[in-house]
Amino acid sequence: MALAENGKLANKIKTLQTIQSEVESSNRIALSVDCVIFGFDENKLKVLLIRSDLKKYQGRYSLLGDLVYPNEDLSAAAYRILKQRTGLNDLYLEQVETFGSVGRHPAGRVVTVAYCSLVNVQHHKLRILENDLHWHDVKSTTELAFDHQDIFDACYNRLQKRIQKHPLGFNLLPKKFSLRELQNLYEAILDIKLDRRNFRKKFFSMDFLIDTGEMEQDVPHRPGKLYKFNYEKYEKKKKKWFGIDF
Amino acid sequence: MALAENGKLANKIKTLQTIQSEVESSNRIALSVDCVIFGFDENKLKVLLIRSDLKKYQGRYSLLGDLVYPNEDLSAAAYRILKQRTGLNDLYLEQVETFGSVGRHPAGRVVTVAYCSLVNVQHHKLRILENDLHWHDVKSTTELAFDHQDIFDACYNRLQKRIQKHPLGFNLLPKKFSLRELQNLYEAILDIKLDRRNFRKKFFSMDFLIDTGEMEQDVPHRPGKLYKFNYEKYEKKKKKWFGIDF
DNA sequence: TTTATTTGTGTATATTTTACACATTACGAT
DNA sequence: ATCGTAATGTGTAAAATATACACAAATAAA
Repeated sequence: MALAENGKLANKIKTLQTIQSEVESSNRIALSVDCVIFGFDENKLKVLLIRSDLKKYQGRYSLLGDLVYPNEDLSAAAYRILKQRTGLNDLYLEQVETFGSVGRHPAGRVVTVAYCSLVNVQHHKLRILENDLHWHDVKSTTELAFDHQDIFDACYNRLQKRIQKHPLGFNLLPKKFSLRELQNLYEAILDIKLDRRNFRKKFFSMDFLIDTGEMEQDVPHRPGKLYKFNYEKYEKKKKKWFGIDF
Repeated sequence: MALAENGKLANKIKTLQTIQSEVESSNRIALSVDCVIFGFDENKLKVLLIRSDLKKYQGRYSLLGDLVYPNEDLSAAAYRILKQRTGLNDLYLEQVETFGSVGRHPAGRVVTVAYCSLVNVQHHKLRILENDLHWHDVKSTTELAFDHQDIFDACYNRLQKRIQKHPLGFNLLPKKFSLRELQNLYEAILDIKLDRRNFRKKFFSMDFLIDTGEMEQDVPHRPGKLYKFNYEKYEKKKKKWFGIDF
């Protein structure tokens, strides 16, 4: 980043001191992260929301976020929020987009970096006592506080695109899952119906699933086989070229 | 963004004033944008670089960037830089990623939002007098200042992925172009060779090219037809489903 | 034992991708 | 004008992939 070119087309060499003063003086902005935390439960895609505690947005829900600390990396701030809200470390986390419209926050200029995270809803206990923190059905739209609807849309769109070409979805499932669960997940995220036989054929032909030898338990019908995803094999054999196609 | 949850799991409603003071008090950070500006010239992919005027990085090149003004949207800051350096408005611009490691800038905490831009090198006059602003060949690696190599890599990777599924490339070409120019562009960006007949077949079958009826001029061989890209038709008929494939 | 439900499987067809060669056109040199 | 050079423009056969589609087997519940 070329702070030194600040405004005018400067040609001289600047010292670190000059730039430090530029950085420290005027142009400082509050920075936050907001997390779109997806879960998958009862064959529905969910997002973790909390009641906005800002008077202006009373009654509306908002994403989970916080200001970034002065000595904190952006992703560290996102992981801090995830840990705080879900109790989990090591979640899938991907930066999606930064939102910085001048008027986006009523308290002044706050630029926010949006992250998308995927969690297995089995693996955690929410502290749902506070401010109505809850898993919200993605298909039942609520008007979110701030520009959080835009942020959510950006993250959901990204998820829909990305899940088609990358093995993200498994983060939303138990380690061992049936093909039906996997297909339900894809259908929920993409909001489409898929042909069951072709779906199976596709995943088997990609050859990244490991048959665990175990079967589903406690299902009220013929139980299916349980699989794990083979991340090592994926890393070795993943496609590099998907072809030109608009 | 849920500033109100700052730190503790607050449960009470906060007033705007409370939050304003949080925003204004401590956690402010300098914010910049950096632009990875791509061009295409003599069948090579280029990036616009400038000599770093920071003593610490003397001799190295850096991307074009600047601090974001307090009342300026992020994309507005990026467009400002583009206008300043290329003289052009209305360039292709896409936000790519935000870089905010605590130690990334020697002058203190500076978080930067990276943008990728595509320009037709015919259409502008660079003000190349200043600080050795120049089109740098993407394949001849220079060690860039700051974390600009990471930023560049992120933008280049994004471009390589995106050009395969979206009609971006045309921003790097004249409005009217031959299929050979288009193929050269794809080969340069993706750094691969493509079969000429299949490349043509692919683009013709997508059916987004308009035959202008004109031919190349001043080529030392049989001239090719010139085409335009049909953005309207693309918007109507673009693919929504590319299939599950890793 | 019967019923309801879901798993697991294969094939035929259509579509897409890939590999590959030769005649045509224009320019430039002689 | 002729010839050499270099790139354009075009089609087909084979392989790979995607799609549509139906029935027997396994289990739980009644």
